[in-house]
Amino acid sequence: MAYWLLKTEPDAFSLADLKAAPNGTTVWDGVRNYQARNFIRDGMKVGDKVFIYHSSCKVPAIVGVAEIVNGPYADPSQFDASGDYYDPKATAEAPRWFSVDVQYRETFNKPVTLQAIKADPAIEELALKKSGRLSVMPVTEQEWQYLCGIASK
DNA sequence: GCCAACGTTGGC
DNA sequence: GCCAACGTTGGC
Repeated sequence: MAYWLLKTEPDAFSLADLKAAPNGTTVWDGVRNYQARNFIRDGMKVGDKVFIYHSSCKVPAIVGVAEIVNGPYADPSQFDASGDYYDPKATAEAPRWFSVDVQYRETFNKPVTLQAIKADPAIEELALKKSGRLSVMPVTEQEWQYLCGIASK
């Protein structure tokens, strides 16, 4: 099993929205960055755990946990000509973008804020700290355990 | 295949 | 809303 971090803008789709969704499950679509795409397509497996991170908001933070319950599979939004994520170069035979289904697991009582992550010398290697713009990134088991520990304090 | 221009992300 | 960082595009 692997660990990941997924960013979302809570104004558009929050962890609370995921919790309230049917079965607490949603398709994680609209990722349009190749590095992020490669993590989804080549790395993600059913059963992997993911941190949900709220970005572009008052207090950017890791706010809880979800789990991958389906996929990866071709992101359906790339074929929707009327949608914002349409990609005219993508075909069913050669899809360009990929999705997984994620299911709600947990909301942290104490979210791990970006401020705390940046200030913590023990979290030197977390990708969130280094490459701020990536929307899908791997998390090591050590980082996962450490961050869960902070969130439960 | 280089690189300048451009667009997007996301913290502040 | 500003702007730095950085990914993508397209001319050459």
